Amino acid sequence: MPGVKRIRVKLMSRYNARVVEPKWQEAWDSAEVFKATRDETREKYYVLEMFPYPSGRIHMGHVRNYTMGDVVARYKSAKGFNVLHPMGWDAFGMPAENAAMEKKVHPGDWTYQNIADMRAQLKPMGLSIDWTREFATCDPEYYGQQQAMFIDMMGKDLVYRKNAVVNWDPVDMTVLANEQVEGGRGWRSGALVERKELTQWFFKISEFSEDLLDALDGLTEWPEKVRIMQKNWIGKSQGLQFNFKTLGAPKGFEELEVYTTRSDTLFGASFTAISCDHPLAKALESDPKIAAFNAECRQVGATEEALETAEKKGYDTGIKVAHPFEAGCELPLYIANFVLMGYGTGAIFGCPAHDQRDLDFARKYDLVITPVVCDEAQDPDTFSIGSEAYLGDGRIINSRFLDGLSIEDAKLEVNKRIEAMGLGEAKTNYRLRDWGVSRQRYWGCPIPVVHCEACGVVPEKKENLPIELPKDVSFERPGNPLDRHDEWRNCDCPSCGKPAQRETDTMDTFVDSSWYYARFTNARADTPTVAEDVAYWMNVDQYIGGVEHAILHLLYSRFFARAMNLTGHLPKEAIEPFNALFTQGMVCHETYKDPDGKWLTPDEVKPVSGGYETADARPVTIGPSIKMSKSKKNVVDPDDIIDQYGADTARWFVMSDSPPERDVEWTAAGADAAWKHLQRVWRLADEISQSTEVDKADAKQVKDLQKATHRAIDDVTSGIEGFAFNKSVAGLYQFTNTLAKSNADKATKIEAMKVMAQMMQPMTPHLAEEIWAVMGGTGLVAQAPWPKVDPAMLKDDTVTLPIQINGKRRDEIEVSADISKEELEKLVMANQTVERALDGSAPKKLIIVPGRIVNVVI
RNA sequence: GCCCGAGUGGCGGAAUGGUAGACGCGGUAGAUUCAAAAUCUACUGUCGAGAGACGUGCCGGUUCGAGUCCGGCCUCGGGUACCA
Repeated sequence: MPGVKRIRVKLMSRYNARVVEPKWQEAWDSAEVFKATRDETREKYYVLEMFPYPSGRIHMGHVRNYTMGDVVARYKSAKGFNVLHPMGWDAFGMPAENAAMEKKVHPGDWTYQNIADMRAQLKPMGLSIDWTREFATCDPEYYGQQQAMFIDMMGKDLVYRKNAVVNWDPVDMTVLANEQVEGGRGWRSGALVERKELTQWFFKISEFSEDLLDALDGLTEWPEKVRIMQKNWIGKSQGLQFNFKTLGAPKGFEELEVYTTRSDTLFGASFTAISCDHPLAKALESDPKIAAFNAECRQVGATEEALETAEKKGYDTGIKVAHPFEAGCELPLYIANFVLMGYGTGAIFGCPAHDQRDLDFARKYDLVITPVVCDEAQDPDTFSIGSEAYLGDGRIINSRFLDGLSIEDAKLEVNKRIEAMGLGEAKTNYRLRDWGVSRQRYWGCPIPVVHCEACGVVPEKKENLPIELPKDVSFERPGNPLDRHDEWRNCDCPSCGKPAQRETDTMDTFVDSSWYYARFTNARADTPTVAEDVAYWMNVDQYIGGVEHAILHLLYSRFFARAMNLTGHLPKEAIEPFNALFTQGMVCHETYKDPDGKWLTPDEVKPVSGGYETADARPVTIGPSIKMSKSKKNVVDPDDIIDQYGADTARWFVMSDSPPERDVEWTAAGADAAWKHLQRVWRLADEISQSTEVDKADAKQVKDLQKATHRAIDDVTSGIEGFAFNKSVAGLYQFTNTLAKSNADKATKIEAMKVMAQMMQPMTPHLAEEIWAVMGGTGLVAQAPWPKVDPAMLKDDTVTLPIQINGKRRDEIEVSADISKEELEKLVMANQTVERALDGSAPKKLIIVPGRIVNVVI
């Protein structure tokens, strides 16, 4: 009965992700398909996505990030590599302490619960992760090894203490993160934030400035933009460091040491300026006006952004400095809020004509503006500076013995003379500062040192590690609970055994994430790393994560790998830990507000004609599409998508459309389209397997489908290799269309569908397994080799060439692919459109790009 | 402020300096259906009746030919050293 058959086909063609996905996940688990085992006979491939902070819920950004890594991992595995693809948790940090304060839960309990929740959300995605290597950075087994390395680094003189400023909330009596300072005030107390000096721990990253800079050139598989950002961050500059003689300065400040990269402009100097944190500025604070000005400067936030965007202000100290080359020329000395103590010497000379900031300052305080570099196209006698400083190239003017020289020659001449006068020397400077790792917080890795009255600061004995965080702490009061936990604090000195006190600072969480990649190579070892494992698995072959980590996390990791090498925890070959880096974009969504201006989540609004309205039919304002965030409520929980459509649909959607490096827009329509396509592929597979048609082998149809199959292999492969997953997806759509329309015989279609399953496997692994099984594939498609492309199948016999006339497309001709240039020329000249355009005359020029285009210039 | 990106149809986006808009969404028409959903087929940058003209954020340049290269802007996003 036809009706019966019809119903049966319909039932068969339903693809039920809810049943199919767990089934294949169990199959992979029981076959331990993703367990990575060291095997020196096989070539390894290490794929790593930046591990997540356990906020409690995964979001679409995670889904996208981990799907990308999974596609690479599964693809490389199919290519025959021994793949390592681990997962862990960046588990220390501020949010756990905030939760402790708000919800009265212990930061550890909160964090481990979040990890459990997120793991439960990630597992259904079917990621090819070796979960046996999972760890959290807040596990004592992990941070204890980090403490051991800290001690080793102390032994190699890579760690030291010095004073540095923090944001201090005078009401809450606590240190604030930059993020917790809003408009110069503490986010909770609302008090004006002060800058306070504390003795803090530092890593000597700046000693590696030159190496970290040089080695960037070798990171050829990193995005150019990231290398440029790091280069600028390190900020190497060639300059001159020299002394001005001061007039009227307090005792001990007879000289003022400045650093400049523009020594050629010394004759254009009209003032000098120091930071409010400069020792001289502090020495002058006995003058209440200066003390007040310095205090005002220190009110400006500690961030570079706050300093640079603040209005430029100065205070004339009345002190003068003598120009080294111009007898009798005296320059005023200002304290200025835009001079940074952390860079150079904390003192500068200002040349307003050739520096915009100095010019603004000079205009404000009515200082002399003498141009000393003249644009070659201008007359030196009339060259003057308006509202913009002249930053271009040119000849030196108004500078006595430098007149007529180029900028470069003038710099050399000034440097030579200053050195000869014994006033200073040419010096290379770096913008990169040492890495302050002290945090006055509980939820971090304790710094494993002890303060002893007799012995000073001593490292803990390694056998006492890990120094674990005490469990019994309270967050009733602001500040660091470790400071007031006497039982934990009091200890015996590891050196003399007398009563002493533990350091209560914990480490910056960037330390935790600076070596986790190495720990994954042997996550349970009782040393930080194991030589054989790091030798085999390092480096990370492909690292994937957000571009927001382009500088800090990646630079710190590069430094830490060097430090680990010096302390014997990583081989020399691994000092650049990430061979290839890919930075992905964010996931965005529209924002919605009700008439009261309250943010609404996407499922609180329902579509009506021309827009959206609330559940109680009030109009909804649609805002811009921005990065998904809890505060704007524009979040789509991946759980819902996975529940509704299955993991494959979520994976397929985040891989399609947008190029991975760009931000992606989540739309419900797009998810639905992804689901429809997967259903369609499944139906197609089902139809093919059930078709009973007798083979009517039309040779051309067979050949066409085979060619399309190889074209698809080529497209999908180059898409994955080039991190253009959206193009791989487009190739698979195209291939599906071709296959659906094909009249080739069943055997050819089955072959094509098996290749389809192999190619879809990295993106939609569950559906791929199901299709593979239905098509009679052997074993798991997750373990099947990647299909090989036959280059002969990619060639076409004929090619369509566009004909341009004066660069504009006017016609096209179909010619054989291996046509000679002469023959083609003849065909072009005989073309009607060309003949009409030429109207009897000869073309000026005929440009033929073989296989591409013909351009007739008239 | 400074450093680094990005801007292409109604929408997401393709395009080794060589046919701008692949592929998908949406839309229109048709097939199927008692009807709908689902599915399938065709069309779909804008203007224009048409020939054709215009078109890749803006202004200028290089080139036989520019989304692509160069110079100058605008807007949006990321980072800015204690968010991770």
